[in-house]
Amino acid sequence: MGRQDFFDHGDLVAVLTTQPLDRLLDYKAPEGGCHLGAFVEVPLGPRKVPGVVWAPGRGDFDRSKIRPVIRVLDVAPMREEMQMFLERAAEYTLTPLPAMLRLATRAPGLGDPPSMRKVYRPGDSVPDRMTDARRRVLATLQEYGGLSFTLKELSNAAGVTPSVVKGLVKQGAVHEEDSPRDVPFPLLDEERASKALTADQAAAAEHLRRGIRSGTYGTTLLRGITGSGKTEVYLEAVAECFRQRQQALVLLPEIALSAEFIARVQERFGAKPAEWHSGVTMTERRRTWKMVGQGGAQLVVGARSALFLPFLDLGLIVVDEEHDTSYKQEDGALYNARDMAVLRASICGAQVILASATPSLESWANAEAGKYAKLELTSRFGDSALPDMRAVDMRGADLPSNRWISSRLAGAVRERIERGEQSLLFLNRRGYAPVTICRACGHQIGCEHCDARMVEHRFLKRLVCHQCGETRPIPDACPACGAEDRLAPVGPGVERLQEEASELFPDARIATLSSDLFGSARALKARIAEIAEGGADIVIGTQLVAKGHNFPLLTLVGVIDADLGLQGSDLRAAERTFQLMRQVSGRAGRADRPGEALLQTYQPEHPVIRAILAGDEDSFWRAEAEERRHAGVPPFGRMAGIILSSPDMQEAFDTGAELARNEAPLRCIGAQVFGPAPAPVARIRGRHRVRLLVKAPKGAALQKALAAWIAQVKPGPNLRLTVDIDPQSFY
DNA sequence: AGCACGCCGACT
DNA sequence: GTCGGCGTGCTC
Repeated sequence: MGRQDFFDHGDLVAVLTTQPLDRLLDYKAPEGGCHLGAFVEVPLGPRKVPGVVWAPGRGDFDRSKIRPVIRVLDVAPMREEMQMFLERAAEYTLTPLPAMLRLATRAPGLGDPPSMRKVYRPGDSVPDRMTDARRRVLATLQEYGGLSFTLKELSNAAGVTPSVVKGLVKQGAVHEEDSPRDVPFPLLDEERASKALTADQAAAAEHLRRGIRSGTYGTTLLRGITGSGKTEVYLEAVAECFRQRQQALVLLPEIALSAEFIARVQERFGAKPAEWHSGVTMTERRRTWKMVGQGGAQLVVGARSALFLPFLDLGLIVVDEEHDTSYKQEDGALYNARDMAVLRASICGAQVILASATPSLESWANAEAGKYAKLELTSRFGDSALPDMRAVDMRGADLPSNRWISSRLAGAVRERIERGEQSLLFLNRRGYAPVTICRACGHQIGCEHCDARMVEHRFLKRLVCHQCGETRPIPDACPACGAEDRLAPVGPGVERLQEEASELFPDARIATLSSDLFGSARALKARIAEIAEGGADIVIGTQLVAKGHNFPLLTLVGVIDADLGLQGSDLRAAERTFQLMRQVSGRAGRADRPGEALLQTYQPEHPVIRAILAGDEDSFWRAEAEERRHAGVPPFGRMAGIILSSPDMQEAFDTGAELARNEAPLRCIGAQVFGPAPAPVARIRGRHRVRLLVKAPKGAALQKALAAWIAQVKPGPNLRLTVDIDPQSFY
């Protein structure tokens, strides 16, 4: 290797810390030296901070002021490819490198000595007095041979109290010893029999396996409608990864999906994988972080932050539901996990599988352009057909003003109830009513901290702001004019839809699935399982139900307001509506019963509605791509958003205007600036937000120009400036 | 990010 | 006179 990777005691090393400094600091290597990439603790002013030995020291600082590294942490050094990944990700997202390093060190107690616990195994002497309880303990130990138990495990398995075990330890009949808590995850057996694959699936699986065997970077867009066996197919790529003694990472957009996925991993490989998301305990996180770094975890299933785990030899990253917008979020840094997965894989020579029934336009365009390979799974498992999709033209439905279920849809639901089948009524609006209006003065109740309207939640008996989470009791009198009892809910939410459904179908069992009705992912999961087994006749739900759950008895999907999301000038609204409806329609008839989908709409001629009904995805993508190409927006041009937020609206606007005036660094790469304008969400938690949009030609060096541009203003203490490369919405 | 230093207003 | 506001700048 061309790089020096060990430094002797006293050598100068340049350390990257997690503190927001804009450069590396030189330190002296500690006694015993240290490796390049070593995780260390260094003195910084009066404090000790964690860091990583990033490069040889530069030696351009007063030698007498250079202090030594305090200690090297007992974890494997960061690999060169990880350093490169963090640097490139920082560059791409215009995030300071220390913030990137924080993402890569988010395991608790990294510097702590290995955590130990007491375990018990058979001893060599016989207890002086044998009792029934003692016999059971010894028998248990005998039965499981070399396995060691914790005190709790052993006493539970033997059906005795812990004191019986302790007594045997005193006698020497049972051995007590310390054993590390961070132990490898159980081996996953790739040679266990997999589910029988259809010819289609087998061919796709073979293609993916070849990719893994190539040992090089490559991205494949795996397209398949719901129930087409996407998961089975990519698990074969995971299996191939194991055969190559490499590790795999599967990213899921929602924790709620991980339990179901883990069950499938267990079925396929005979054991559970490591898990990485916000719901995992601290000790388990530390174990996963360490085991991933020393090869004791073959497969990690996790949220986007799992991309920053220190894999030893990563062969595959699967991004499931790759189109999901939750892959792009602020968590220390603003990045899109799909793009970062491709970046990481391209650096370490791994394969990426982007799996979706309804890919993002970016991925679709990359596949069309030949940058990604493309695999399509068309036939559904068990040969059941796509649902029969029809529009219900609401212009002729003649519904009373506070009714949303058309007679056509109601009739279809009634049929299912009679046949003992299930119906899903889909409405992407939580709560009871999205707007509360005063009949006396026309005032609409809004949030005091944001510019959003308060949504009535009858279940909670409160008004809730969906922007900032602020809640308040439902008032009796209008806050604007004081008129009593004149406040009226306007428009439907799932809670109100449930009310209507109960009146229409008084004898049906109705279940409402909305994230705010459940305290935990576990409770939600349990309810979903119950419903899937026939615990309800009608399911009413929000977006939540569109994400990959299987309901075998479901044969009808009614989309209450298919137009939601079509309006507005957000270029991605059409794409999202299309994906959502395709997915939700994909629910119907997953098992062997034929399905039907009814889309209630006021615009049956709209191209999106027509594309959905025709089942012709490619014509939708092509039309949409053409519009984007014409507008010069992603993926046919580059965009960035600049959000300026401050408690003082004027300050945010003034800084925005100043940036807009000084756009010379952008003009020289052919980029344009739009704004400042109020951001899509103009106020969050009392902070006013102003947004600028930058549009650049496809090949432009956007990040460099942006950095030079924003360096011209120095945000004051109240003003925050965030750069959003490839924003999700751009209007 | 912290934490120091430092330079102006209202108090013992 | 001095306590303390938080603006500016440094940390190897």
